[in-house]
Amino acid sequence: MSTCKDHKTCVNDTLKKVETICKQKELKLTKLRHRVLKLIWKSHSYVKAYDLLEELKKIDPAAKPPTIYRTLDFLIENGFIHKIQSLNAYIGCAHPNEHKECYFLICKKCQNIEECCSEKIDKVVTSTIVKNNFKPNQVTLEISGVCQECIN
Amino acid sequence: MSTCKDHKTCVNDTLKKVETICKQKELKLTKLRHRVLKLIWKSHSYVKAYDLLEELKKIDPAAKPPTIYRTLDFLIENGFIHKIQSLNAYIGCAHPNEHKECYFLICKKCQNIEECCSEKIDKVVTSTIVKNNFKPNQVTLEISGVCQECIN
DNA sequence: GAAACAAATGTTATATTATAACATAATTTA
DNA sequence: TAAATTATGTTATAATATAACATTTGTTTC
Repeated sequence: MSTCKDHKTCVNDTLKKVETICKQKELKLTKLRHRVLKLIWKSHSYVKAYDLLEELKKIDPAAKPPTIYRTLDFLIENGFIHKIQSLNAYIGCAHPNEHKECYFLICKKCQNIEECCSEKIDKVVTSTIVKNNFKPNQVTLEISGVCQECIN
Repeated sequence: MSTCKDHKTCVNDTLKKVETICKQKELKLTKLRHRVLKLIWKSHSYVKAYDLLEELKKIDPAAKPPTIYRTLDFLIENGFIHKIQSLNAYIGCAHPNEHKECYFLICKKCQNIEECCSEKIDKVVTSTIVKNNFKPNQVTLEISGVCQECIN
């Protein structure tokens, strides 16, 4: 599964992107939110909320579940991370602010998740929704399986 | 949202279909499993596991969480119900044994869920998966919003 | 700069969702 | 019928998430 060549750069770039977006939109990327986002970006795998909490506790021993869940809420609402519904897990958004719908290829072996966008899928989904006279609000498309690299 | 004209018939037909499939496949549709499936089919809305447990307790007071979760597992594995990942909820399968992939239109207002199949969506998803050299195992496609009837 | 307000975080408690592990009962197979 | 398998019963607890209220921090208005 393609992740990145140099993860340090990858993370820094993403964080800077988010920082810029927050400035533009006047969103408060507080110390806590920044910390948590950075922790989420530690890898291209998904993170579970309570694992994240344990990580955060190392820097901020007073952290408690609401600390994490509120921060996750902020990050999700503003499109900086995604919740993977089929795993109850969270993952950094690869293209913050650049797209609306996306789907996920979740490798059960290496636990990496690839975030994909596909106009084709968007279109088909939209047209099916229209056909049903449905007013969509949130689309969840998650494909679980084994990635290219783990097949062998 | 289209559900059915006569729900009693709707449920009976579905249960019979499941019974037939179980006979064919030599699956054990025990009393418990039959009961739970019937409870799930009480409506076209989704059910939460613990609500189901409360319902089951009315007939079988000794029922406990594992009773429900094990039964749900059986019903899911054999394609008689689906888990709605974005809601942690369960719903009867409208076309047991007739299809593999399907997607869900989830109305946030009336809580009804329409199970849909679309060759178009299947094809696009498959082709995107192929392009990524991904070996899929489970596809989750859930669209949350407001249905035709609730828009007005 | 102080008062008033709003937003974010801290804190306690608890709700909700799900499973592990082992015991017993029922069913199937040898 | 004994042995093995499958299903269910039972106890305990793990994992995920939120409600409710207190405090702190930041922002706006005067």
